[in-house]
Amino acid sequence: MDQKNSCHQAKPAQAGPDSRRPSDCPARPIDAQAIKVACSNCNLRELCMPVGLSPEELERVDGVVAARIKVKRGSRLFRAGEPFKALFAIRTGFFKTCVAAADGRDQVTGFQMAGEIIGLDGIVSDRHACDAVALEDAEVCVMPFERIGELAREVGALQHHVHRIMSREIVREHGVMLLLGGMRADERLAAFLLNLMQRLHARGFSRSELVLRMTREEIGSYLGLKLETVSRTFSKFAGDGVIEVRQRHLRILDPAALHRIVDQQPGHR
Amino acid sequence: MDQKNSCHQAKPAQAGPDSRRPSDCPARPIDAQAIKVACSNCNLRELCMPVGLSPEELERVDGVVAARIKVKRGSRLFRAGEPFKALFAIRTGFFKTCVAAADGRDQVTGFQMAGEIIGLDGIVSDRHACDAVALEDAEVCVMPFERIGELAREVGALQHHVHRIMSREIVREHGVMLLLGGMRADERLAAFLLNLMQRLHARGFSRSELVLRMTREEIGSYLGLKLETVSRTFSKFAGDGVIEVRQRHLRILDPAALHRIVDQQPGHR
DNA sequence: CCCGCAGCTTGATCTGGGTCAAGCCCGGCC
DNA sequence: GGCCGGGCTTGACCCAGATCAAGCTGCGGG
Repeated sequence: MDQKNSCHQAKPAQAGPDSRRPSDCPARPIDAQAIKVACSNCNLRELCMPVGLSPEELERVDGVVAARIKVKRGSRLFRAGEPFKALFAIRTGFFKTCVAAADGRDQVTGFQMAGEIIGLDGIVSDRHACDAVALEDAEVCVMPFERIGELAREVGALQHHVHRIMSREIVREHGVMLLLGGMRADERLAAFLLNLMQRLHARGFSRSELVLRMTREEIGSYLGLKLETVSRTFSKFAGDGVIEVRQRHLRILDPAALHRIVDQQPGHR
Repeated sequence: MDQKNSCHQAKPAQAGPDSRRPSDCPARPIDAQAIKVACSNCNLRELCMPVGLSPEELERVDGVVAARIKVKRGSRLFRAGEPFKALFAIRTGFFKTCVAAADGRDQVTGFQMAGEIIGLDGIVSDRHACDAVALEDAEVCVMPFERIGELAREVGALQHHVHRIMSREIVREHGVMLLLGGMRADERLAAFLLNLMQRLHARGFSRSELVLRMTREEIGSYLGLKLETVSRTFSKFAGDGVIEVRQRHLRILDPAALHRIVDQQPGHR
């Protein structure tokens, strides 16, 4: 591992007045095999950018992808503070995004998988507002934001799709706020697992088995818990026969129980 | 008060498959005095929708505002589950937005003031995803989303502005996640106060005095704290000479102290 | 094959903030 | 003017989860 993916003890990356380095993931020249870049024959089409387009529109939308780049596990696709130029669609792999407070602590703001778009937070200030770290070797489509804008002006469906994607992110974050604001540890973890499973299932993976791409500490950061609590809660779920845990390999034995945990309303008020 | 603004003990408004009632804030026919609807001579122009446009563009953008409506204190501009048709720009007044979990608990996701846009979360599913409650009598500009889309296709600057607004909301929510995820009560409240002050100051209000539009309970919901904790923390700040509290009237005596509290890093890790 | 170490588990203890309870304050209404 | 009720404060106590600590485990590299 060339470089620790130490989002955790990160120093104020935010502060940098300008991007010192162009990230540890330079946009290497488009690989030879990446020439046939085309959304129109991408199997993630349904999940990702364009949807419900006429054939000729679809062809035009192919043009938003300027390149595909590979990102190695542990390296960053972009860092907070770097100039924002493009959105990225994940083709393969798994990312986390995290923000760093001035004082050094940081917070995982989300985990992203194939078909999802990252970089939206960079639009407002023309600088990325978080780090995007690959949790496994990944490949992403680079979509220059300029070009998205141009095309969206011509293809109404694309414009609406962009709005929908951003709106979806806002709604997702509402959900996280609900979770962080009022739920207890077991509820948070159950909600997290259900969400992961649902997204994986939408991508054709098993409804009952998954391999976590992130550490307990990263889960904890996302859920506002310490890693020990995440670990203990996993153990509790396992003890109750709700899941089976072996390292990062999970099996959901009783999804209904997880649902019950999430919308249990304990003594709450 | 005709109607309790009981976002708190709200029942699953979300669940409704269709909007039963059209909100308790019907879009009353445009008042006579509201005829001269025009962004071009609105003093919130800088904060709100259009920015940096040529005169003729500005004139066209005036067209996005279909109407202005008044919302009485305590009533809802929209509810979760209602069909989404328009974004709203706040002209005067103060709102909270809140989401309700299935089990009845709810969470304030934000407080919005003049010049800010609400309703963005409705785009993704064509239904509002939260409730917007006026915390004081308010007036909002109704901007049919359809129309925004059309105009954005023609006026590039407007398109970009819409993207920026949505991106800003995403970044704001990152900040809230940071706050909810890892900060302690006094840090949360200090950050909250600083944010409020900053936004009020941008609107020409005093940098040191403000009147809270929301209850302790609403602040607590937003910050993931109980109202007692909010109250105690206010008292602590007051005892330390950082602020002065009399009911909802606050005076910031030592803003620097608040900043210190926010990026103090206790033992935190 | 063994070593080293990052990641994970589990136990013991501590504590910030939640919970419960009792009153106070103040504005609106009769 | 007095009453009523929502909102706020404050105190006493408690508990979920943080913190501290001690291993364990399994993988990657020499």
